[in-house]
Amino acid sequence: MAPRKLRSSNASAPRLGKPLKRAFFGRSVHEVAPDLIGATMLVGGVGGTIVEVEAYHHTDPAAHSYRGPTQRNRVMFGPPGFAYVYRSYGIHWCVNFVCEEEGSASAVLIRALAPTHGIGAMRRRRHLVDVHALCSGPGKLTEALGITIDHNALPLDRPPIALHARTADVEVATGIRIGITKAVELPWRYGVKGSKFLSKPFPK
DNA sequence: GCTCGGATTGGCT
DNA sequence: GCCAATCCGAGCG
Repeated sequence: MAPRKLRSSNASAPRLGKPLKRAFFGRSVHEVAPDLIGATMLVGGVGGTIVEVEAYHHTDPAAHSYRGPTQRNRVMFGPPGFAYVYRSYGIHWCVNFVCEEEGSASAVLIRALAPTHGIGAMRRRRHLVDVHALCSGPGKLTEALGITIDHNALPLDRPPIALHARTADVEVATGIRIGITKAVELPWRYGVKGSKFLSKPFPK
């Protein structure tokens, strides 16, 4: 039989679900966060399946918006459906999706992806071969997808950003958030328990 | 205007 | 497990 033609970089990519519109984000951050698990995030056609996120609510002392608007966090106080990008530890970029309604200043931090699209591009940007470590942390995935402050305030439903709903049911685990020192006990981390692409495993 | 520390990562002990 | 890298917002004076 004739050999099947191999697709070079997207061979493991699942069929994409329907595009997520801006209205998807106009809900409670605790509804949006679990609904993002299993969705596909692409920037310039490069990305993968979201496997780990964290919710940050404006009433939450760990949220950047907790003390009101600043130059850095002003996008969080705008309408839902936009990207909030900030610099972490002076070195890395982290990306959030603004949720709820204008002024509620709540967002979901994207923490890890299972790479599916443009894995070669991600490996080049990360100078890394192991696919499991390409996007296994909030600073890693922004480097892999080429996200910088230039992406701050961009709409989530327009190029270069594209989000697609998940196409299969996923069991979403919850746990305490990673790396924070305030409100450490809130179980606002959501993800795929047992995934090899997490920043850290969910406890048993 | 100065100091402190963070929604992190990777390298070294 | 420990720690440096490196920027900027927050808190205080």
